[in-house]
Amino acid sequence: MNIGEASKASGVSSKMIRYYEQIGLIAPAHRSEAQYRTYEDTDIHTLRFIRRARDLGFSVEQMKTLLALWHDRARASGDVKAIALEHIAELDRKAAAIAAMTATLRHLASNCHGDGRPDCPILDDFADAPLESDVPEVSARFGRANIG
Amino acid sequence: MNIGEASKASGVSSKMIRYYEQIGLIAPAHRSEAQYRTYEDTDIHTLRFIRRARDLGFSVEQMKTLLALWHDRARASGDVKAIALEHIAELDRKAAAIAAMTATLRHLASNCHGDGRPDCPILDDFADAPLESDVPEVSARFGRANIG
DNA sequence: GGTAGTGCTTCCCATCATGGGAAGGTCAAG
DNA sequence: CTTGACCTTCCCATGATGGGAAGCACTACC
Repeated sequence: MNIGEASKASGVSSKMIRYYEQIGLIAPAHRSEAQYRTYEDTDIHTLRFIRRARDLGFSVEQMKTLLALWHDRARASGDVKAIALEHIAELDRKAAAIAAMTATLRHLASNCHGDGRPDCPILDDFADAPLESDVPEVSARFGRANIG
Repeated sequence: MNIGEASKASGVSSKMIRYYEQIGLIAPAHRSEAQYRTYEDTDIHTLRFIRRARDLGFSVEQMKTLLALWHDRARASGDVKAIALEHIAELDRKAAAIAAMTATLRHLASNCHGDGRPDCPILDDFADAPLESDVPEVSARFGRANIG
């Protein structure tokens, strides 16, 4: 199987397959005489594993660990679960940050007429809100936070 | 005021102030004889505006528009509100994507013993789950989606 | 007047995962 | 044998941010 077919079969783009090989997430593919990368069913299986983990938001580094655990028949399921739980915690943090932003924005937007008039509480807030770092209780003023 | 003081007063790092100037988000700062950037209170005001917008997750492009509207005394509040609502919608999309991931992960993790035993439903799922693109109803199997 | 230390300047590099695109070789169908 | 689809490597771009180096400016102290 060439890289194009492998891509279709796995849902991972050819670009990313080469990239994953380059950074050592996957082993270098076997090559045909013309130096074309060739893939077996087991390789596709690995790529689909990667695709699934990626869809669930795992980083390449986490996927490296997960792949190692996957290939280790004697791994402890606790090790896998720990990674998953840590990732869930990180996603929850991001979600909380986003929720804080939307809460503030919804509040501001609800007070904005949104018509032809120039006065706008949203801009007023941006212009005069205290810095996050100056506010003792972040959640006191419709909390704010960073996504990243 | 030099860039360091401006940074402290605005909550925007010196690095980012120079970057914002470079990409045209803010006007080039006035310079001292020694070519040091100097900032007035109005510049700090603008930087704090930017800081606030950034904290609420707006992109540089969106901030460009917001700054233009801010400086336009005759703007329609509807224009500002539209940007805010669009941004809220985008944040909601990201939140939904994250929620879908955590739902799947929590489901998988809850079925994983998380002890010393090797069998792990999380890895089993990664290894055998169908591709997102192959699933007709995404939400049918604990929906999945991308953050970005 | 030196000197140490801090702050400013510009310039380059790195992140993270992904894609675009060019230049050139390979393969299969007509 | 040509055409088109596919493969290869290599370089560049994204977005917002930080790190760090080399060199110049300013401040404070002796």
